[in-house]
Amino acid sequence: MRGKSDKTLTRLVPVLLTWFDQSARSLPWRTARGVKRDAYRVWLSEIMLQQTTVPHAAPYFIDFTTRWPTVDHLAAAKDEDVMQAWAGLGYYARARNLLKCARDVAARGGFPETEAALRTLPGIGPYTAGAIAALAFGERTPAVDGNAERVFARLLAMQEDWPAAKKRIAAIVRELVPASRPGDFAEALMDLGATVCTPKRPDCHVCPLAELCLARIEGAPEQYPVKPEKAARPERFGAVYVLRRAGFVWLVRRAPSGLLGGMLALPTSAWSETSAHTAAPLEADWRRVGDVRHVFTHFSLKLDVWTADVADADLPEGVWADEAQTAGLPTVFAKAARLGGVNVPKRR
DNA sequence: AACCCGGGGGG
DNA sequence: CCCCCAGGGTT
Repeated sequence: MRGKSDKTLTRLVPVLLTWFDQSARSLPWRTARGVKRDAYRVWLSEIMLQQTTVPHAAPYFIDFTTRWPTVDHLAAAKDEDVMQAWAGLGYYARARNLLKCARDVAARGGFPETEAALRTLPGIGPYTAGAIAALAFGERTPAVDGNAERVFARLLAMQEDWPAAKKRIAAIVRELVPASRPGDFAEALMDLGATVCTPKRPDCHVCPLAELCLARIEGAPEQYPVKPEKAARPERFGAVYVLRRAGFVWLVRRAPSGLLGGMLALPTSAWSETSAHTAAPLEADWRRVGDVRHVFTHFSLKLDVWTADVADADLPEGVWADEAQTAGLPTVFAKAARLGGVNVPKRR
């Protein structure tokens, strides 16, 4: 049915696994070859790695597994402790779903062991369900992430539009997963994509699949995958307030959903097309000390930073936080707090 | 299917 | 400066 590509695809599996045996990365959530993987650690690492690079996620993984060694420990954790520990990793809905999922799993006595059942848990989508099932439970199920998609788009020199290509790749990989080593196959594709078949400058002369790769044969593998243009990123403006009192700073808790949902924050104005200093948490001798810029997924933000020192204050909501607590601020607020004279501890 | 949701490092 | 990364949830 796939004609010419059949041969390529059949040869791919053993070649890739042999390469993996020699070239696998050593990562904090991995085990020695042949050692059973722990579902909790697989799950936690996969959630942290969603849209997040390995070097950025790794220290968080070590921190979490040290503080909460099992899913039962994590399920029993306080929400605010988990949100603080997640600060700086981004996509904070992941942390909220992480806790929900941990509590669901603890309540039912452990992780479900099939792709289909895993898929029903909060924060676990098609990719993560396949990854956990394959890695932790040895199910013959695919784990197609951005790396695997790029590898296959090049291998088959896929010309169709990207949504169609992704669909075809998912179907192909589902057929290819070897029953003997489904988890190793998943990790092998990730490693190949991360270390050899990289987005901009694929290193084809060390690639175990070079002989099979149609994009390499064409001569310009970096032209794949063919992705649609993305929309321009608009800019928004606002004001952020650093209110200090004898070594403490005033922090508020953001609404439970939406941007930076549930996170500790500095008070801000609304963010709009223009900047306005109209939302200070109280009347004080405010001074503007500069601005911070931050890029979110779908817009850029510039916040004017205002500071004031008070002896006492009566505020409707929020907390006077010491410097240790400011380590739990998302990056945009950590930047603003530092500019406002607060000594925000470096996380790691 | 389209849109929402962070942050960082590499080129 | 631009790129995109071990994606999922919501509508």
